Amino acid sequence: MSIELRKHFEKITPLTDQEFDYILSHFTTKKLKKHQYLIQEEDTVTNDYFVVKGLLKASHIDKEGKEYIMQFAMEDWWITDYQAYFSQTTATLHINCIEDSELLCLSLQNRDKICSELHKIEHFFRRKSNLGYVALQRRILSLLNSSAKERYEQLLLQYPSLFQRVPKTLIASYLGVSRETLSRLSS
Amino acid sequence: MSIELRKHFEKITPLTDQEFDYILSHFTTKKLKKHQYLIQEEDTVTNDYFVVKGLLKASHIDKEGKEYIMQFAMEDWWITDYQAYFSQTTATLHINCIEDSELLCLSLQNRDKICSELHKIEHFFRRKSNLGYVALQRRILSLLNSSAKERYEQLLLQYPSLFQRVPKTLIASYLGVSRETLSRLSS
DNA sequence: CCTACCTCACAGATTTTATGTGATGTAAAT
DNA sequence: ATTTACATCACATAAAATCTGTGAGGTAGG
Repeated sequence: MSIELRKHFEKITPLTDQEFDYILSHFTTKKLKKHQYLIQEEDTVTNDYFVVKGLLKASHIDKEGKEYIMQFAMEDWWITDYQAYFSQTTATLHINCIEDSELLCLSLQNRDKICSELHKIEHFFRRKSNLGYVALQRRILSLLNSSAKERYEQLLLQYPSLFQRVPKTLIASYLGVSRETLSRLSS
Repeated sequence: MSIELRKHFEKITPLTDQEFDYILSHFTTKKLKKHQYLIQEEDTVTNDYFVVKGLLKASHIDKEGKEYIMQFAMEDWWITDYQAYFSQTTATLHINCIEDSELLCLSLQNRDKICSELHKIEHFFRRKSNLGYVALQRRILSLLNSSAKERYEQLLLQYPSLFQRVPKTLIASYLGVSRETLSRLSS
């Protein structure tokens, strides 16, 4: 299980065995089944999660019960309610499993610890944060100035495997369109 | 929603409108969807929950991942991890939803408060606690000296509606048999 | 007025879950 | 040693749930 985490870190920075074992010792593991919730609204959020295997979604549900997908997370992705995680407030997102999943969990305290002790881990997470920031900017821009069809085509190009693993209803919620509209766009 | 709670209390003790409104003011509400959890292992347990609508299960999962059902809770039932609730320790049970559910939540502090202020509520909860104790004794005795078939028949007699709403796999886990055995017993 | 959506409803397809059954093995009771 | 009452594994089928596509009508923005 941990080999995936090592490969993930080493995409950005090489690690000695000793460094990696030390880093890994700051993670715990969690296995969830399909439909299980990882985080529910108003939960205290204590961990960030690296997806070793499986697929999850982070969503916000409005007062009318309508679900908006903020993020999917498959293997090699990270997921949590970041607002709640970094500010140690309660969650506003729900996170649950689309498939059975195996996760590695990192508390904020442990994250700060390994970052402070290992410069290259500080570097790793800064790079990931920058990438994430840029991805969110692109998503906002896409929502602002692309048509629904264009957004669909961009996502299909960028993450074709999502379309095999995620129901189109959820992809529609991620793209900000109804599932009927997505169906019509796909023809 | 609260009319169900009032009816529930009044099965044991009549209440004036004023008394009931006062009692109700000590509850909060919670709505959960199917598969959402109410309590997870190691959670601090702050509330007891009255089920207004829906269906939940309380279970223990052993180290091998095998799930044992401690309790189901449908409308008019109460559910929590009582050990954790009364001793203010962390949960050893998982509680989640078999159906979308609406709950009324009562903290231990509020429970103690309304019991100390209203003798008839003290009476109500004492009666419920006695009933619960006796029910658990019966269950233990049933596990000790009844065959699986007898336990199944007792449950079917006592809660026939469970068999419409709960998968037999879960009922089997409650009865302490495999789902195949339960299937064979049902013939 | 046109376009690009949303919503509602319906129908059918697909997937998932539940269930029943057979075969084999095991442990406890006799 | 034998019998009984289960568990487990595997398989097949049924039932339920979910997914998807489509039509019709409505709405808001351009």
